[in-house]
Amino acid sequence: MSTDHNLGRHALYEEVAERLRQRIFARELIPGSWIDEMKISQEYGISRTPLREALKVLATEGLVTMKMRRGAYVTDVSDKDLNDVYHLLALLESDAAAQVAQFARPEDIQELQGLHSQLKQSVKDRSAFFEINERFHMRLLEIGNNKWRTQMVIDLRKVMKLNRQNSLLKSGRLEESLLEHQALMDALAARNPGLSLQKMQAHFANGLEAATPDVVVPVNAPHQSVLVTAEG
Amino acid sequence: MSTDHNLGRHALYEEVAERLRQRIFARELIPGSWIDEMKISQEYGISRTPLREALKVLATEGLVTMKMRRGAYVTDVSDKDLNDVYHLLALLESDAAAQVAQFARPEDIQELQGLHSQLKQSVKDRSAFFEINERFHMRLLEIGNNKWRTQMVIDLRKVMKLNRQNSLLKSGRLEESLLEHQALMDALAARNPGLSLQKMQAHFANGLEAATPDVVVPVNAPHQSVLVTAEG
DNA sequence: ATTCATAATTATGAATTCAAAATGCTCTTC
DNA sequence: GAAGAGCATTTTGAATTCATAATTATGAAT
Repeated sequence: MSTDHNLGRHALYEEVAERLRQRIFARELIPGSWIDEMKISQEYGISRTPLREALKVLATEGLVTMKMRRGAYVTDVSDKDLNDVYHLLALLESDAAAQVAQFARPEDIQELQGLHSQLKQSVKDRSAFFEINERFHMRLLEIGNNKWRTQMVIDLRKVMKLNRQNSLLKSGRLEESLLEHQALMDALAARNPGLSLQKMQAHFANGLEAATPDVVVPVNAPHQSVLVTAEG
Repeated sequence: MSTDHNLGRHALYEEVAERLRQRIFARELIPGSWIDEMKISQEYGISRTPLREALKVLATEGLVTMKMRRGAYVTDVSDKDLNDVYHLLALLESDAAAQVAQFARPEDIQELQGLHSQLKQSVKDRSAFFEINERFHMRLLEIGNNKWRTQMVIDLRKVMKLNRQNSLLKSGRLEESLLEHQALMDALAARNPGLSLQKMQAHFANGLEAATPDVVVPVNAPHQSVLVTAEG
């Protein structure tokens, strides 16, 4: 009866999708478990229609699995899945780093350096570090100027969050991470695409900041620079 | 009133999504144009509900754009978008090739060689060549054994099809393409990941088989193009 | 004739209703 | 006591209905 679900600038089904994502990430909705449409729609004070639309969106994102004639289930992501997704994140973000090194405007590089400075200063505060780090990565993606790649990374990061038991980040690891960031930043500032790519790869290979311990693994590093060099 | 839309294994909204994809690829639904829900639901003899679900799926796939309070539009993909998507396809498929070279079972390599043989034989028949080529690429993806990457490639290929005016494939280009395939196949058979990656990259750099003529190579240079200083 | 305000129409977004499939629950039978 | 048929309940999938935002059409005033 509470008909006060006023409009934001987002569609209702999108709002619902986002709320569900959060609940999935928070493990309030357990992987593999059935999603009770009626229960949730009542909880949110909405009808099943927009909820079901949201579920179908989440299904195409890979967070939810639809079973014919028996509803929606929270996707159960295996260790191998996490591995695979992590591998792709490394691939895509490294690619973005190379592009940024090549094509970014000077002020974009400066902005990244600004974020990096903030990162340095927040090395004592884990959550701040984490948050700024996320901003850095996202900003780099945006500067990379390929909205499809950016969207893919966003989606993949959602899947990673899905099964991240504990965003472990050993205090030691945090400092290492900063050093890797520094190396990346230098490569970007030097406008060296190949090196930037390598540094980002290394950053991921070392487990980034928020990886599960054993899924990080090999990330085929042996490959040399993937990028077609612009010099040629 | 034809209420015979009962079919087994796929959900109705999925069937509808697929029919819409085809119509979009076929240019029957023009990029940028508004999608008339009522018209289409009547055409299909269904209600708006499953149609709208399908539209939201297509939206997350990138084929359709939802505008708040004004419905769904066929996504208009710019030349830059095509460029960006093509770049990502090259990145992902090259990565897959490297993985296949590393981890595939012998029988998988053999299967690919079988497909490659078929490709050779169908060099006279454009449509057959095209179809087998698609099978080869998809099979390689699957053997690559990363369902997230596979799904991303599938989605990106859909976007490519969106604005492929004419799947041009000059007869000359077709033979070149075969040579590139041969080189790739050799690298895979030699179990050389780096080389496989390179060959796939080269294959894409040369325009694959079904690329638009001018959007292929000259990666974006939108910004004040910063000249890449030779490796420091 | 042009512009602005207002009424009529149309289309979207969401709730509600309805049909049918899946589940489970009881009661019978052996 | 176990197995299974048949009925009741639950739940999904889809159609229909409803409210409101957006668009178009109409008409008055300058």
